[in-house]
Amino acid sequence: MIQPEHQTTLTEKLGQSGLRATRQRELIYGLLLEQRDHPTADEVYARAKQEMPSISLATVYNCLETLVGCHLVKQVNFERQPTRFCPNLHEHAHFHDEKTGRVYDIDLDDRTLAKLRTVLPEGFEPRAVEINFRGVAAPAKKRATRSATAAR
Amino acid sequence: MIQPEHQTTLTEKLGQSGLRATRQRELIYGLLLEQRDHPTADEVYARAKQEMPSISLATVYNCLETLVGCHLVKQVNFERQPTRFCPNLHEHAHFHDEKTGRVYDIDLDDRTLAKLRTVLPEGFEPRAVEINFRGVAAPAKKRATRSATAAR
DNA sequence: TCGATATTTGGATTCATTCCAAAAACCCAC
DNA sequence: GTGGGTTTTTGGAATGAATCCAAATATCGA
Repeated sequence: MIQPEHQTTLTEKLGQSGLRATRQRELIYGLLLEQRDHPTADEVYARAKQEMPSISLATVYNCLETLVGCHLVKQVNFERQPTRFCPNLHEHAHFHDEKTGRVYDIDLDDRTLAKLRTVLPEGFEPRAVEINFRGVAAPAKKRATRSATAAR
Repeated sequence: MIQPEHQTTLTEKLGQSGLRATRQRELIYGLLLEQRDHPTADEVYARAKQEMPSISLATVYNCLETLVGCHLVKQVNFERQPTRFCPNLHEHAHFHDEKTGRVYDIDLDDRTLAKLRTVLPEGFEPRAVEINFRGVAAPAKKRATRSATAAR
């Protein structure tokens, strides 16, 4: 399931915050790494139950919150929709396809980020930026998968 | 209350969609123009009741939705917080101050927007971008009000 | 003024998320 | 290994923003 190197990362990061690497946390982190389609908590729950039928929704929420808290996972919000989760830690934007509902990761290079930062007047210290595109995506078959990763 | 030119704009824009300029819609649009602090629906409701005690929360939601629908008002979402509304129609980003909860409008020039668009691979057609900074703002007293407009 | 249509209203409902307190799992010292 | 203090998990209840609903009102053009 979860690959040894990720396993280590998980245990380390959790440990740094005095938290334990439980079976549930491993499972959920593993699921996110395995299928990087920006699932909602409910979707993660559904997937988790297949592996661990006894897991509860509350636990899924708890685990996701924990993973976000120790920077192993990021959360994405579109309008008023349920929060989605992704294990992509690179600075990246999201593209939300209005037609299909799919979410694509869009890589952001440092130059662009630096540029963007310049719109802020003096005194504004950003700790994070969130960039969400909304529109229609018709990614060129081969290309798209390289720079943008499909997701539901 | 609402200034004649805005009044006209409102009636026009509504009319274009076959909608009526009701007292409630005028009131709410006026309130948003008057106090540009990105209020939530609840806050708008509270303000509206002072002018029109009989107005209902459902109506406030309806009106806000209508105004957004005919592009007189934009909505902003931060994480899981209640939606906020602003009558600033320029393309602009938002800066959310984690300390105070205030929201600042950040002007975006066309060059920056064009630049940002270039991060999208072929085939991605954005209809809108949403840019939210999160951090701490200590706007220089005089400057800030020019380029960024304070809000709660 | 009338009638067709759009809007408002209060209350009930939805649904994602959070809270809670009890049960279970974990881990370290002995 | 065992016990005890701490963390986690769990199911169900609670929250809260937003939406839905059907009846009452308001609006607009003829």
